Amino acid sequence: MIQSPFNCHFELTLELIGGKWKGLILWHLHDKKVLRNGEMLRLIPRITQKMLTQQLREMEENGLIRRVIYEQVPPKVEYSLTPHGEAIRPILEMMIDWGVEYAKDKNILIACTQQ
Amino acid sequence: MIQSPFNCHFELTLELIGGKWKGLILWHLHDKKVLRNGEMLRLIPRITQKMLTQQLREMEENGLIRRVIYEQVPPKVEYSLTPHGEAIRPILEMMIDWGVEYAKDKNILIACTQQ
DNA sequence: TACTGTACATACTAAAAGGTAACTATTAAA
DNA sequence: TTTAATAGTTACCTTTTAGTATGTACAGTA
Repeated sequence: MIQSPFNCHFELTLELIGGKWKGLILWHLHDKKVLRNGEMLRLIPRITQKMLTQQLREMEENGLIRRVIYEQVPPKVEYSLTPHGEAIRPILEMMIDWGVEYAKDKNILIACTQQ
Repeated sequence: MIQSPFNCHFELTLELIGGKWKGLILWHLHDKKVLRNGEMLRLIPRITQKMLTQQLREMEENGLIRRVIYEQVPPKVEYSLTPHGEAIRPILEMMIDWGVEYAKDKNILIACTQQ
Protein backbone atom coordinates (compact mmCIF):
# COMPACT_ATOMS: atom_id res chain seq x y z
CA MET A 1 0.00 0.00 0.00
CA ILE A 2 0.89 3.61 -0.44
CA GLN A 3 2.82 5.09 2.43
CA SER A 4 1.20 8.48 2.38
CA PRO A 5 -1.20 9.76 -0.22
CA PHE A 6 -0.41 13.27 0.72
CA ASN A 7 2.11 14.58 -1.69
CA CYS A 8 0.52 13.35 -4.86
CA HIS A 9 -3.16 13.89 -4.07
CA PHE A 10 -2.65 17.32 -2.62
CA GLU A 11 -0.61 18.29 -5.65
CA LEU A 12 -3.25 16.83 -7.91
CA THR A 13 -5.97 18.94 -6.33
CA LEU A 14 -3.78 22.03 -6.29
CA GLU A 15 -3.02 21.52 -9.97
CA LEU A 16 -6.71 21.37 -10.81
CA ILE A 17 -7.98 24.34 -8.79
CA GLY A 18 -4.80 26.38 -8.40
CA GLY A 19 -3.75 29.29 -10.50
CA LYS A 20 -5.04 32.80 -10.54
CA TRP A 21 -8.54 32.30 -11.95
CA LYS A 22 -9.88 28.77 -11.52
CA GLY A 23 -11.21 29.19 -8.00
CA LEU A 24 -13.01 32.35 -8.95
CA ILE A 25 -14.56 30.81 -12.06
CA LEU A 26 -15.70 27.78 -10.07
CA TRP A 27 -17.16 30.02 -7.41
CA HIS A 28 -19.27 31.95 -9.87
CA LEU A 29 -20.43 28.69 -11.43
CA HIS A 30 -21.45 27.46 -7.99
CA ASP A 31 -23.40 30.64 -7.55
CA LYS A 32 -25.12 30.94 -10.94
CA LYS A 33 -25.21 27.27 -12.03
CA VAL A 34 -24.96 28.16 -15.74
CA LEU A 35 -22.85 30.90 -17.30
CA ARG A 36 -21.87 32.04 -20.76
CA ASN A 37 -18.51 33.36 -21.84
CA GLY A 38 -19.59 36.98 -21.90
CA GLU A 39 -21.28 36.75 -18.51
CA MET A 40 -18.08 35.48 -16.94
CA LEU A 41 -16.10 38.30 -18.52
CA ARG A 42 -18.51 40.73 -16.88
CA LEU A 43 -18.42 38.95 -13.50
CA ILE A 44 -14.62 38.86 -13.51
CA PRO A 45 -13.69 42.16 -15.11
CA ARG A 46 -9.93 41.81 -14.79
CA ILE A 47 -9.70 38.46 -16.52
CA THR A 48 -8.83 38.51 -20.21
CA GLN A 49 -10.60 36.51 -22.89
CA LYS A 50 -7.47 34.46 -23.40
CA MET A 51 -7.12 33.49 -19.75
CA LEU A 52 -10.82 32.74 -19.40
CA THR A 53 -10.85 30.42 -22.41
CA GLN A 54 -7.62 28.78 -21.32
CA GLN A 55 -8.83 28.06 -17.79
CA LEU A 56 -12.25 26.89 -18.98
CA ARG A 57 -10.64 24.50 -21.46
CA GLU A 58 -8.34 23.05 -18.82
CA MET A 59 -11.17 22.55 -16.35
CA GLU A 60 -13.32 20.99 -19.06
CA GLU A 61 -10.52 18.58 -19.92
CA ASN A 62 -10.13 17.74 -16.24
CA GLY A 63 -13.84 17.04 -15.93
CA LEU A 64 -14.67 19.87 -13.55
CA ILE A 65 -16.96 21.76 -15.89
CA ARG A 66 -19.26 21.01 -18.78
CA ARG A 67 -19.35 22.96 -22.04
CA VAL A 68 -22.47 22.97 -24.15
CA ILE A 69 -22.43 24.53 -27.61
CA TYR A 70 -25.65 25.68 -29.27
CA GLU A 71 -25.29 25.67 -33.05
CA GLN A 72 -26.51 29.16 -33.77
CA VAL A 73 -25.28 32.57 -34.83
CA PRO A 74 -24.17 34.55 -32.98
CA PRO A 75 -22.67 31.63 -31.07
CA LYS A 76 -23.99 30.51 -27.72
CA VAL A 77 -21.94 28.38 -25.34
CA GLU A 78 -22.95 27.50 -21.81
CA TYR A 79 -20.74 26.36 -18.96
CA SER A 80 -21.79 24.50 -15.84
CA LEU A 81 -20.25 22.29 -13.14
CA THR A 82 -19.87 18.53 -13.27
CA PRO A 83 -20.25 16.50 -10.05
CA HIS A 84 -16.48 16.72 -9.53
CA GLY A 85 -16.67 20.47 -9.92
CA GLU A 86 -19.49 20.66 -7.42
CA ALA A 87 -17.56 18.53 -4.95
CA ILE A 88 -14.90 21.24 -4.80
CA ARG A 89 -17.26 23.72 -3.22
CA PRO A 90 -16.53 22.87 0.44
CA ILE A 91 -12.81 23.32 -0.23
CA LEU A 92 -13.39 26.77 -1.67
CA GLU A 93 -15.60 27.64 1.28
CA MET A 94 -13.03 26.54 3.82
CA MET A 95 -10.32 28.47 2.04
CA ILE A 96 -12.46 31.60 2.16
CA ASP A 97 -13.30 31.09 5.83
CA TRP A 98 -9.66 30.60 6.71
CA GLY A 99 -8.71 33.67 4.69
CA VAL A 100 -11.34 35.76 6.43
CA GLU A 101 -10.13 34.68 9.89
CA TYR A 102 -6.52 35.22 8.95
CA ALA A 103 -7.16 38.68 7.50
CA LYS A 104 -9.13 39.64 10.60
CA ASP A 105 -6.36 38.51 12.93
CA LYS A 106 -3.57 40.09 10.91
CA ASN A 107 -5.52 43.28 10.32
CA ILE A 108 -5.24 42.89 6.60
CA LEU A 109 -7.71 45.18 4.94
CA ILE A 110 -8.95 43.73 1.70
CA ALA A 111 -10.94 45.89 -0.63
CA CYS A 112 -12.69 43.55 -2.98
CA THR A 113 -15.13 45.96 -4.49
CA GLN A 114 -14.32 45.31 -8.13
CA GLN A 115 -14.70 41.54 -7.85
CA MET B 1 -20.17 46.11 3.19
CA ILE B 2 -18.09 43.99 0.92
CA GLN B 3 -20.02 42.56 -2.02
CA SER B 4 -18.28 39.24 -2.12
CA PRO B 5 -15.27 38.25 -0.07
CA PHE B 6 -14.50 35.51 -2.48
CA ASN B 7 -11.88 36.78 -4.84
CA CYS B 8 -9.57 38.32 -2.30
CA HIS B 9 -9.84 35.82 0.54
CA PHE B 10 -9.54 32.82 -1.68
CA GLU B 11 -6.51 34.37 -3.36
CA LEU B 12 -5.07 35.23 0.01
CA THR B 13 -5.31 31.63 1.19
CA LEU B 14 -4.00 30.31 -2.10
CA GLU B 15 -1.05 32.67 -1.87
CA LEU B 16 -0.18 31.40 1.58
CA ILE B 17 -0.50 27.65 1.03
CA GLY B 18 -0.03 27.40 -2.73
CA GLY B 19 3.14 26.60 -4.55
CA LYS B 20 4.89 23.31 -4.94
CA TRP B 21 6.09 22.67 -1.40
CA LYS B 22 4.13 24.55 1.25
CA GLY B 23 1.31 22.08 1.62
CA LEU B 24 3.74 19.23 1.97
CA ILE B 25 5.82 21.03 4.57
CA LEU B 26 2.71 21.96 6.55
CA TRP B 27 1.51 18.38 6.37
CA HIS B 28 4.71 16.99 7.83
CA LEU B 29 4.60 19.61 10.55
CA HIS B 30 1.04 18.58 11.37
CA ASP B 31 2.27 15.01 11.62
CA LYS B 32 5.48 15.47 13.61
CA LYS B 33 4.71 18.71 15.50
CA VAL B 34 8.38 19.77 15.55
CA LEU B 35 10.92 19.37 12.78
CA ARG B 36 14.45 20.48 12.05
CA ASN B 37 15.84 21.54 8.69
CA GLY B 38 17.67 18.28 8.09
CA GLU B 39 14.69 16.17 9.06
CA MET B 40 12.52 17.94 6.52
CA LEU B 41 15.13 17.41 3.82
CA ARG B 42 14.98 13.70 4.60
CA LEU B 43 11.17 13.61 4.69
CA ILE B 44 10.91 15.46 1.38
CA PRO B 45 13.84 14.09 -0.61
CA ARG B 46 13.16 15.97 -3.82
CA ILE B 47 13.10 19.41 -2.24
CA THR B 48 16.31 21.41 -2.40
CA GLN B 49 17.81 23.30 0.51
CA LYS B 50 17.12 26.55 -1.24
CA MET B 51 13.43 25.86 -1.76
CA LEU B 52 12.99 24.55 1.77
CA THR B 53 14.56 27.64 3.33
CA GLN B 54 12.62 29.92 1.03
CA GLN B 55 9.25 28.35 1.78
CA LEU B 56 9.94 28.18 5.52
CA ARG B 57 10.88 31.85 5.57
CA GLU B 58 7.76 32.87 3.72
CA MET B 59 5.52 30.84 5.99
CA GLU B 60 7.28 32.21 9.04
CA GLU B 61 6.74 35.74 7.79
CA ASN B 62 3.08 34.95 7.15
CA GLY B 63 2.68 33.62 10.67
CA LEU B 64 1.98 30.01 9.72
CA ILE B 65 5.05 28.52 11.34
CA ARG B 66 7.35 29.27 14.25
CA ARG B 67 11.13 29.19 14.08
CA VAL B 68 13.16 28.60 17.21
CA ILE B 69 16.93 28.96 17.14
CA TYR B 70 19.13 27.27 19.74
CA GLU B 71 22.43 29.09 20.13
CA GLN B 72 24.79 26.19 19.78
CA VAL B 73 27.30 24.70 17.38
CA PRO B 74 26.53 22.92 15.15
CA PRO B 75 23.38 25.00 14.83
CA LYS B 76 19.97 23.72 15.86
CA VAL B 77 16.75 25.27 14.58
CA GLU B 78 13.29 23.89 15.20
CA TYR B 79 10.14 24.56 13.23
CA SER B 80 6.55 24.13 14.40
CA LEU B 81 3.05 25.34 13.53
CA THR B 82 1.37 28.45 14.85
CA PRO B 83 -2.39 28.41 15.49
CA HIS B 84 -2.95 29.79 11.99
CA GLY B 85 -0.83 27.00 10.58
CA GLU B 86 -2.78 24.42 12.52
CA ALA B 87 -6.06 25.87 11.32
CA ILE B 88 -5.06 25.00 7.78
CA ARG B 89 -5.14 21.30 8.47
CA PRO B 90 -8.80 20.67 7.54
CA ILE B 91 -8.22 22.39 4.19
CA LEU B 92 -5.29 20.11 3.45
CA GLU B 93 -7.34 17.09 4.47
CA MET B 94 -10.23 18.03 2.23
CA MET B 95 -7.91 18.62 -0.67
CA ILE B 96 -6.42 15.18 -0.21
CA ASP B 97 -9.84 13.55 0.10
CA TRP B 98 -11.06 15.26 -3.03
CA GLY B 99 -7.87 14.25 -4.86
CA VAL B 100 -8.28 10.64 -3.79
CA GLU B 101 -11.88 10.53 -4.99
CA TYR B 102 -11.02 12.23 -8.23
CA ALA B 103 -8.09 9.92 -8.94
CA LYS B 104 -10.23 6.90 -8.17
CA ASP B 105 -12.99 8.02 -10.52
CA LYS B 106 -10.63 9.02 -13.32
CA ASN B 107 -8.48 5.92 -12.89
CA ILE B 108 -5.42 7.99 -12.30
CA LEU B 109 -2.72 5.82 -10.84
CA ILE B 110 -0.47 7.77 -8.54
CA ALA B 111 2.73 6.20 -7.34
CA CYS B 112 3.78 8.20 -4.34
CA THR B 113 6.38 5.83 -2.97
CA GLN B 114 9.22 8.29 -2.71
CA GLN B 115 7.22 10.87 -0.77
C1' DT C 1 45.58 20.26 9.84
C1' DA C 2 41.87 18.57 7.50
C1' DC C 3 37.24 16.95 7.87
C1' DT C 4 32.36 16.61 9.86
C1' DG C 5 27.77 18.27 10.96
C1' DT C 6 24.18 21.73 10.76
C1' DA C 7 21.82 25.39 8.80
C1' DC C 8 21.96 28.33 5.96
C1' DA C 9 23.12 32.20 1.60
C1' DT C 10 23.90 33.69 -3.22
C1' DA C 11 24.39 33.99 -8.23
C1' DC C 12 22.76 32.22 -12.15
C1' DT C 13 19.63 29.59 -15.25
C1' DA C 14 15.33 27.29 -16.82
C1' DA C 15 10.54 26.66 -17.01
C1' DA C 16 5.84 27.85 -16.12
C1' DA C 17 2.25 31.13 -15.72
C1' DG C 18 0.11 35.17 -16.98
C1' DG C 19 -0.74 39.38 -19.92
C1' DT C 20 -1.20 42.35 -24.42
C1' DA C 21 -2.75 43.24 -28.73
C1' DA C 22 -4.47 42.07 -32.87
C1' DC C 23 -7.04 38.81 -35.73
C1' DT C 24 -11.04 35.22 -37.13
C1' DA C 25 -15.84 33.52 -38.23
C1' DT C 26 -20.84 33.93 -39.08
C1' DT C 27 -25.35 35.92 -39.88
C1' DA C 28 -28.69 39.47 -39.44
C1' DA C 29 -29.97 44.11 -39.10
C1' DA C 30 -29.27 49.31 -40.30
C1' DT D 1 -22.01 47.85 -47.50
C1' DT D 2 -20.90 48.50 -42.96
C1' DT D 3 -21.71 47.33 -38.23
C1' DA D 4 -23.08 44.52 -34.20
C1' DA D 5 -23.02 40.47 -31.44
C1' DT D 6 -20.71 36.29 -29.59
C1' DA D 7 -17.01 33.35 -28.71
C1' DG D 8 -13.22 32.56 -29.65
C1' DT D 9 -7.59 32.11 -31.65
C1' DT D 10 -2.68 33.36 -32.18
C1' DA D 11 1.91 35.37 -31.75
C1' DC D 12 4.67 37.60 -28.81
C1' DC D 13 6.35 39.44 -24.39
C1' DT D 14 6.83 39.87 -19.18
C1' DT D 15 6.75 38.16 -14.65
C1' DT D 16 6.89 34.65 -11.34
C1' DT D 17 8.35 30.36 -9.70
C1' DA D 18 11.50 26.66 -9.37
C1' DG D 19 16.09 24.41 -9.92
C1' DT D 20 21.46 24.04 -10.09
C1' DA D 21 25.72 24.72 -8.30
C1' DT D 22 28.69 26.59 -5.23
C1' DG D 23 30.05 29.16 -1.02
C1' DT D 24 29.79 30.53 4.28
C1' DA D 25 30.21 29.89 9.45
C1' DC D 26 31.82 27.56 13.56
C1' DA D 27 33.30 24.24 17.07
C1' DG D 28 34.61 19.56 17.82
C1' DT D 29 36.89 15.26 16.41
C1' DA D 30 40.50 12.26 13.84
